Amino acid sequence: MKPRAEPRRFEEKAGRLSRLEDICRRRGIPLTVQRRSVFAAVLARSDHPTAEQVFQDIQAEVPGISRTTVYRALDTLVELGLVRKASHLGAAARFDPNTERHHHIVCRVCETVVDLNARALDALPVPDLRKHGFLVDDYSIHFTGLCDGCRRRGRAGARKKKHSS
Amino acid sequence: MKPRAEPRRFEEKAGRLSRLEDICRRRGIPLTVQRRSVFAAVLARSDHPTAEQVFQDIQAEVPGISRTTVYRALDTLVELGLVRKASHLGAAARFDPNTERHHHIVCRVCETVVDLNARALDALPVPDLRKHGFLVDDYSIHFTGLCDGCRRRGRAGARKKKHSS
DNA sequence: GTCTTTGCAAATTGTTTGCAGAAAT
DNA sequence: ATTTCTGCAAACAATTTGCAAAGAC
Repeated sequence: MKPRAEPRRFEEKAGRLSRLEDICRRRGIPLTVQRRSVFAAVLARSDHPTAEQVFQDIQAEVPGISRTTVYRALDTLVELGLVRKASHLGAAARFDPNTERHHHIVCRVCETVVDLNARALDALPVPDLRKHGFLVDDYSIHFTGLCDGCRRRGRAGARKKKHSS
Repeated sequence: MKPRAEPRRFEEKAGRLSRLEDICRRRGIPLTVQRRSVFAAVLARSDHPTAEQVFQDIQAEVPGISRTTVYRALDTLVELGLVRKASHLGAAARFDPNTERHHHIVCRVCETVVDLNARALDALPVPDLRKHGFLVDDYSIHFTGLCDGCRRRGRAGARKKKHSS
């Protein structure tokens, strides 16, 4: 299996790294070795790494780095809009008694999840991904936005609430 | 705000509870008070509760119940196909450097995530959910299936691997 | 009666926080 | 020089595991 050249991605990576520099400068945020390395590490893999994986990947490059720093750097990158958390509804698993195909609307701020049943969305052409080695059998659309409460509260009161009972 | 009657849901709930009984009997799995209550608790809420929330909700009904049992009962219900875990890629948060609209293919077994860029899927009619009090601004489709490796290994070797490096 | 489940306590895993010293601007 | 970051250790949160006693069939 010969390694495919990916010039686009490669250049893009450099570009995105320099965007980090720009943003930091503009915002007066110190651009530390650690932050740059964490960002580079996330850019370097296409499998949506966990904090732990990033930590492992950087060890060699930034010998004494701590997990804590990786967590903080990732947070910062998310705040700066350079990285996203892959659809993750918080740390706790959530259980859904609806086993039919349906979709979810999630509030970006408080992480409330509401079910959406919309027939029009239930018959998308499921892409054939056998070339990717994938056998797809179902899907679910994840709409993101702001719920009523969080919109009203606005940025100000945007406390990240623990899911209320 | 008067409580809306929801006869459909109500009946459905009873039906689903008796389905739990059937399945347990059929499989020779003891139907315990705890399991029934956990299932009832999940059915009773429409907000995709966490294990902790279920635990809280049952306290009154099953006084001495332990968290451990709630976790185990939820696992069982998922195995029996009566409940699903709402799109949750494992306990650890995952970071994605791709901030554009794109979609994900997730292996149901090993939880590997692969990006999918498919222009055809990037322009779905975003439903107007203002009536639900929601202001939707983006979405992402979450395709689920089996990756190459897990398909080949089949049920047998379907160990839940820690995301490999 | 047999076999599975439950509850407890302790262990794991993922993530956050407080604080003193180090680095970036 | 000032302000923000980093690393450490400890705290926290979510979940899992081993084992003896209790419960379902």
